[in-house]
Amino acid sequence: MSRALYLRIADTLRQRILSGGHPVGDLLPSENELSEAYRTSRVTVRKAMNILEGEGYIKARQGKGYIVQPPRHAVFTLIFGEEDTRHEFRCLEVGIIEPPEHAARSLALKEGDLVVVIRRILDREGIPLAYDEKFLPYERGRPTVELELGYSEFADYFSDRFSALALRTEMRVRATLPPAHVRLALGSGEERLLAVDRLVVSPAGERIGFSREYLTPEFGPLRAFSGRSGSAENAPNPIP
Amino acid sequence: MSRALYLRIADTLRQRILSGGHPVGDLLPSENELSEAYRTSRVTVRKAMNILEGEGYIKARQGKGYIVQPPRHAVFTLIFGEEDTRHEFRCLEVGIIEPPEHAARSLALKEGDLVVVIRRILDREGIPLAYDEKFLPYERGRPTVELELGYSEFADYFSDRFSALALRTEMRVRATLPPAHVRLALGSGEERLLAVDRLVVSPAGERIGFSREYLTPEFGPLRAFSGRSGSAENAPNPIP
DNA sequence: AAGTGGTCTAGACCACTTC
DNA sequence: AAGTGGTCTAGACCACTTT
Repeated sequence: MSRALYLRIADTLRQRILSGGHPVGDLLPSENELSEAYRTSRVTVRKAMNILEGEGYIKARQGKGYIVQPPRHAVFTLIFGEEDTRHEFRCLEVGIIEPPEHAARSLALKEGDLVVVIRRILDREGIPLAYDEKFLPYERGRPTVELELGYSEFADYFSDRFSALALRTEMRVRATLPPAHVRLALGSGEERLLAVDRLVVSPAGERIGFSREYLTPEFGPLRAFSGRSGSAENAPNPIP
Repeated sequence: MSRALYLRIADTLRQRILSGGHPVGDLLPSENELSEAYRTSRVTVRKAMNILEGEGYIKARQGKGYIVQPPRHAVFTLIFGEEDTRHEFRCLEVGIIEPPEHAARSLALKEGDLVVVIRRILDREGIPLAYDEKFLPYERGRPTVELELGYSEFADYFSDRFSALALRTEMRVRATLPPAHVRLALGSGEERLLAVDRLVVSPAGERIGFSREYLTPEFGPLRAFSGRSGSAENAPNPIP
């Protein structure tokens, strides 16, 4: 079983680009030239080009050709989820409260609105890694109790009302001094921790969930990576 | 000028998926059914499917069909670059030194190896936003002085030796107390700041550059976003 | 055996850029 | 006018999954 022709064409061109044979700004050979060179149809060549275009290496310009694109080293991918079997959550509080100021502002709440709150500690082998607060606008008659159980991702809280596929999440990362009750729960001193805020936005733009996590040094750094998206799998590597 | 047929097919199916008409795990109509329904060829339908697959909404399984995929709410995109005209850099130091411990470890240097160092302050309207340290393994005879001028991205430092397209960058974000010389330069107290480390790795796996930035509260939070990749362009990120 | 997606062909016409 | 990519057709054969 040999690799499909369109994949081999994409491999060859990608290699040529990565090794400098086609510098940024260069025009690749035209579809007609390539289909002759590989003795294949234009459709097959186009399939290879679509792959490279999707990987960001080239960009098609009608009437011109395929132009080698500069890399985007400022674009990073960051994985931050709650699916990790090595951790366990310890629930501190579930209730309906008046929102703290930061939650009210992030959720664009009006005076007098209430929120469902869930406060938890993330442990690994008895060591606290993070303090987790989630806030959801409270609506009378909506079920709330089952929220604390058996979900995997924050955005899945809302699958009863929204297609999870249509939700968007905005993240903000800061260094901040946690409030006293968080420091107490974490056994942390007067030092600033990494704080990760997440805001879940519905397709209509409503702010339907807010999450804040304070990460202890034991949690480790947030990791992200950039570049070489096409050739290999970028798994965050262990680095000193 | 009407929108191309394959785009209209993709639009329709995407909308059906987002609105819950095809829940996660569902099988979409087959290529044959769709090409009949739209009175078009299978090739055109496949083009629409390739788009949705690239956007992560569906996944093809040979012999089975196209299956609606669950969203990946844990995958975030983060923009962190150095191209921002509202900021200006103030250079503090350029030289060849014995590396500090963290740089030596990150670059996997041996005892006695030297590094080129560039230390700068990032200002906006006279207010320090960040302290920036970059370290590059020093090799005798390699030009170093021009490094401080006129680059845009860290990874472009290395374009004389590597195709910038082939480089990979790993990022780590922590809250940490900066060393004394950094606190002095920033006018910062004994508080922890957001620290962003970046390690540039060559195609061969060599660690060719290390950058550490300490971000003051005035810099603002790091922002990232997740979800709804297909429908709109997510770029709400005014980050330097 | 029947249905699905995966690969590929040999054309066609169009919109756009360059000369 | 010539060359480029953009869209589309009406087939073909293959590999795979399900019945």
